Amino acid sequence: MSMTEKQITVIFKALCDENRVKIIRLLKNGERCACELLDEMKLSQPTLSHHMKILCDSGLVVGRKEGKWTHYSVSAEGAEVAIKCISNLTTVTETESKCCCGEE
Amino acid sequence: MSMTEKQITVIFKALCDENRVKIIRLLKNGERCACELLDEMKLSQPTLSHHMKILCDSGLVVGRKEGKWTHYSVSAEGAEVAIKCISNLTTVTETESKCCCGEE
DNA sequence: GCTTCAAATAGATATTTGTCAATATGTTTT
DNA sequence: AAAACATATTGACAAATATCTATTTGAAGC
Repeated sequence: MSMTEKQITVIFKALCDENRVKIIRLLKNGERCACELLDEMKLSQPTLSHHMKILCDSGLVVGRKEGKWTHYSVSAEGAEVAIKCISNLTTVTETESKCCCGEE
Repeated sequence: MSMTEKQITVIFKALCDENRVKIIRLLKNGERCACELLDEMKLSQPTLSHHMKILCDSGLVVGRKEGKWTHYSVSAEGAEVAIKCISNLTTVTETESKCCCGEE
């Protein structure tokens, strides 16, 4: 249940690059194949491929291979994991308010 | 309401580095001053300062200055923005399933 | 005002990341 | 099997990032 810091960074690395955010926004309109994403993004084919790998590694996007084509779409499960992760990270479980500085 | 790709990357850059995730986890236990974080992290003071700036820029963490010290804590509002952001990005609004490849 | 302490900034450097051209892999069609 | 096409991998390079040491800023206490 508890993820390593490394695992968490892999999820959110997806959203650390403007082009990847743009790609996810394209996928909001439904499944797209790589060739279509390539048309819409101003990137070379290998660069797009690189970004799609990072997006898939994050779990936020899934690729469905069909013959020559790969169809990408947003993963609702991946999104849920990411949201739960942020929620977990940011829910404060105040134990004691001891401060190193000794004030208060 | 709609954020630029750049703005989104600023939020999630916070969670792209293992040390920053570790810092947020420390803040789960309540507010901490920089000196205490410095003790717990294996980083130089300037490096910690650098990470705290990125965390604050993301909105997930807020710094409260008090005399010489700066106290950091998780921002519930920032967390909510981040979650809404992921939710927005990943909620598919299927319009038409036209595919560039013409199959189906 | 001077000293002390906490945090930020500047400058330098090593590592990581994004990008592209070239090539490889794998699938479909002929 | 060969050709055509979609995608992935490799290798090179530029830009961004993480890190450190040294210095600066700013607040408290003497």
